[in-house]
Amino acid sequence: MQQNELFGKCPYVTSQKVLSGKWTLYILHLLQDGPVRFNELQRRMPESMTHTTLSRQLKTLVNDGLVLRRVHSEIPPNVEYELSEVGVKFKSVLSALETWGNEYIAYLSQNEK
Amino acid sequence: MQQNELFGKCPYVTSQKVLSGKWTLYILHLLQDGPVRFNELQRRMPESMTHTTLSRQLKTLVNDGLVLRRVHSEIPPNVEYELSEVGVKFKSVLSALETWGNEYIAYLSQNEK
DNA sequence: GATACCAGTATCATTTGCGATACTTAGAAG
DNA sequence: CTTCTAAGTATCGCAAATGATACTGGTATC
Repeated sequence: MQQNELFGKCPYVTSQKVLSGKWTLYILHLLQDGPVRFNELQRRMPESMTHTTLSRQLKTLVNDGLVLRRVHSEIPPNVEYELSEVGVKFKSVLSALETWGNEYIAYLSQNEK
Repeated sequence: MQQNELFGKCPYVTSQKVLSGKWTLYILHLLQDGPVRFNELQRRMPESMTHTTLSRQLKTLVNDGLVLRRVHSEIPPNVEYELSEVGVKFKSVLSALETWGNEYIAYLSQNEK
């Protein structure tokens, strides 16, 4: 089922696969501070992402075990997404990425002049 | 030119884009300890990756400024790849990813039983 | 009785990424 | 004069990921 023989063995290959969705990091970062509902999540995402794609990426993240989907049976529906246990552990990666990302952005703006 | 309005502004969106290549993390991890030549790099990669793809991903990384390409004018050619300054800073992300990746692998093997 | 809300799914079209294969350059070795 | 080396590029085709659009269900509100 896995296309790469190192998936589940090498931490880099495994992480790469899990993070391969175009919006994965942004979604995880929005979930860092607690549960968020579907439509609220979409509102906080860049406009260029449609709810179709958000739905698919969330499904993948839930499937991969990083995110929990909590359904409150109400009408209109109320569904909350939040980080799972292993998802919460991912926060340290997000933190390192935020730091580096900002350094990299600084590097980019230096070099565009 | 950029498909996402937050590229160059949001650290997560920017990182996501840079890390989107299928083998990016693995390549960067192989370059962590100093310069490596092209063919040597290929030998250390999983066999399922061809040199065509390696070439493309390296080009992207060089283009994005994470990797330096050093040509020694010899025959046969001798080309070394190594982390740039901003690439070296990425090591802290690699370190966090390695830790989390291993935790995630442990989580996966718990749940397969 | 039409419209809005929330949280989606179904389907199609397009784009992008990746893998496979063939080809290149320039010299050295057999 | 054929083969080997290192480090690639060019081209093609397939598969996967994404985007666009339309549709759903049940209630409440205008």
